[in-house]
Amino acid sequence: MKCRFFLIDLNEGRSESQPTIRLWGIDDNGKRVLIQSSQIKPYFYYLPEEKETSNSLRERLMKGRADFPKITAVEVETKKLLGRARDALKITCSDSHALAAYARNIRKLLGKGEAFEEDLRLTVRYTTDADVTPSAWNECEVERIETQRVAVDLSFVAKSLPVRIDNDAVPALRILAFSILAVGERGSARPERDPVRAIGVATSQARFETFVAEGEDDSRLLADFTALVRKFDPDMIAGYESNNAGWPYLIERCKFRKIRLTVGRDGSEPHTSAYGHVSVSGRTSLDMLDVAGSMPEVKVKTIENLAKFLQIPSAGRVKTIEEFERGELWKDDTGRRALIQNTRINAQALLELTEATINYPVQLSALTGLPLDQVMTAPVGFRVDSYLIKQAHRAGELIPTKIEQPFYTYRGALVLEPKTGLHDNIVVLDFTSMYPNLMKTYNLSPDTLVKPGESVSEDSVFVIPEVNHRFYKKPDGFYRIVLSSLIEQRKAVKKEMHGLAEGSTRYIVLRERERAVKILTNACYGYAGWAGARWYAKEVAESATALGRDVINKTIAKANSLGLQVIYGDTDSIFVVDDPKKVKQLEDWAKEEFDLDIKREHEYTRVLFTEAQKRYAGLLPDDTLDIVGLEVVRGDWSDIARQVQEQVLTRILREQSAEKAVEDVRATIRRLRHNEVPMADLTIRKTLTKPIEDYAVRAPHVEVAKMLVKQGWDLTVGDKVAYVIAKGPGKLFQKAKPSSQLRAEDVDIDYYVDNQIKPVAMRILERFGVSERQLTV
DNA sequence: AAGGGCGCACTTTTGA
DNA sequence: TCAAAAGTGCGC
Repeated sequence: MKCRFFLIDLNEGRSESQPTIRLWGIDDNGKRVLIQSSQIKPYFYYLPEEKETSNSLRERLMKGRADFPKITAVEVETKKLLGRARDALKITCSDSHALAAYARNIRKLLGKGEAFEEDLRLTVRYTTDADVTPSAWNECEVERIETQRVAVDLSFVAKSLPVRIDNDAVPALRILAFSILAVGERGSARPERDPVRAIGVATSQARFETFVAEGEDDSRLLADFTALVRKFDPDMIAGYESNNAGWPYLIERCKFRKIRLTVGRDGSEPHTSAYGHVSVSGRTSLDMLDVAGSMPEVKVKTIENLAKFLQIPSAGRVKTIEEFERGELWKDDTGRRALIQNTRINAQALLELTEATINYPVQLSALTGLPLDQVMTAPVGFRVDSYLIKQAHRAGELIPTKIEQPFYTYRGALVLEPKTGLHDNIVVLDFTSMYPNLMKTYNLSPDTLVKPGESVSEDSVFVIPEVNHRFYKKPDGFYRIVLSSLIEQRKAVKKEMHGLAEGSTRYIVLRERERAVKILTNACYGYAGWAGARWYAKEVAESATALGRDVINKTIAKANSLGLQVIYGDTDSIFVVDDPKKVKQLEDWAKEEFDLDIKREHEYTRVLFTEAQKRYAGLLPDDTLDIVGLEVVRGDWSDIARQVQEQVLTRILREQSAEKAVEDVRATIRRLRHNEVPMADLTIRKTLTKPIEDYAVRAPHVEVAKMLVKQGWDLTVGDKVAYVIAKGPGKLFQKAKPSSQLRAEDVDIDYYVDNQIKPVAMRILERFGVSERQLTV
């Protein structure tokens, strides 16, 4: 019989005698299914030196075979290495965990040669070799079996390899969102000391549950939570910081209380796996903090800020209670109730956030082939890696093993010096997907790169300006194949979206797919220049930027010759004084000259440039401000500074009135001196980008981080440190205090006036003849 | 367990 | 006193 299923999770089976993949899904009747498949055996390739024939090599290997008892088969297979056909030994083993060591030892035995694909985990091997796709519909010939103690409706063994089928629908997933509350009396809560006080749970069947611990004993709560998960049997479990905080805390507490956190569909416990994501067998565990990573607009990633940004129903009710406030609140009943209530609302908001954002992760997972629980945790480079692995296998290419490579920098994009001051009627012209298109057009790829010194006929290669790398025009390189396909996919999706109602389910699915395709396409250039990439080729990235500079330079020259005045430009865009006819001429010329599309991206009725590159503010036709690069859009300035600068820009762009701007700034400074500005607006946040002990200088946020750690707070790389500058002598780093631990009267107002407000205001006002003295109150 | 790239502005610390 | 280095976060 056939089973059609939406693939939720896959993992390697454990107890079976042969390597087995377990596919967890939902079938087209809404039944939860488990399919066990043993069709794909672990293997790797050994590519000999070109001198040696594969068959003689095979014989030598067979002689030494006693040392490799887990080898079950050795075959000769023709594969491609950077586009060239080569005979390789395909060495199949009975145990996937033996591959890496075997590859090493076989290299020693057989002499010079190279191993490939020995570092692919069996689940990756499986999704690569079979045309089976996570977060998508697949079809498989199956036979029913009985399985004990597994939480599915139907259990099967696969009789064929599953294949992807054409169906865009995302089935109704049972989602469970949870939020845990743990409180440290002083400092961060610690699982070896502090119990889980409460867990809020919200499910997609509109059920809300809040478990509260009895006194110091959270045994019952942990057991109840486990039982609820098993009873509700979710397909997806969503949390916040659940990869790094939520699940690890629960796991530690359960260990301590000797309770088994059997939330997996096979009764297993969660564990940390690839990329640091937490895996729950048979389900998708999703950390909404990872999803928040795809929303750069939200600077401080709290559930509250995400809720507001996405305008979910609970947006008005969810409030951030900082970690440092919890200990105090927990001391009395009112505070406790507030904390527990907060935990409940967090869970509800998380459920809504998951429902509001899930389409993007689903599409990215289906596109890259990474399981849904991994795809948002995986760094961008690994998403591209995953996609390329699938495409390479399809093309018969050997997949390079991930190795540490030497790292080279190269020249990047061109940024023009802006024409300073106010300009009216400006249009921004963007080349669409410039780097991917250049990579495609000039066949930039590791397999088409001509080695230095190699002599080739001039007209068989593209010669890249400035850097003089050469790439064969034919055949199509790996990146050209991949990028053409991605660019085509995007066009197809866009075409399909056309005519669909904007709010419709299918439209949203397609919109998020288009977004996923676009982001993956644009990531390919950076990937090619990343030393960790399997298909790393500095020459490819370097050529893309060289071509980009060439394109922009020629475009500027053409614009000038057409009589278009160029105000500014960065990488793939130019800002010109709008003249629609001439702009159209430029567009046509670019299409003809480079086969690139120019899009009219923004129209500014007025735009302001200072001397700085990458920083400007424009007024859009609807009278809203578009602010780029300036402090207003930076997360490392106080709110008060950002507000002042935005106010100034508004006065300048809308009313062209420096006088009013000056008055506004003075008014703010007065408010500040009268202590009328709340502490929250004075807080400065900076991210810890490395372990505290690695810092070479005593920066304010690092010093504050040290203080907090001393007090018992956990701070790790990636955390934002919030501090306020206090009165007193010494360097700034000696005056910075945790924003939670400073009284309003101790704030160093002069610092905020002189080093926050005046600089950001003057950055703009300087151009309009305003002197700093005029701002002094 | 966890790096896509380079170009740029800007503040503060450091060290001569 | 001052230039260089360290550090952050942005643009594309």
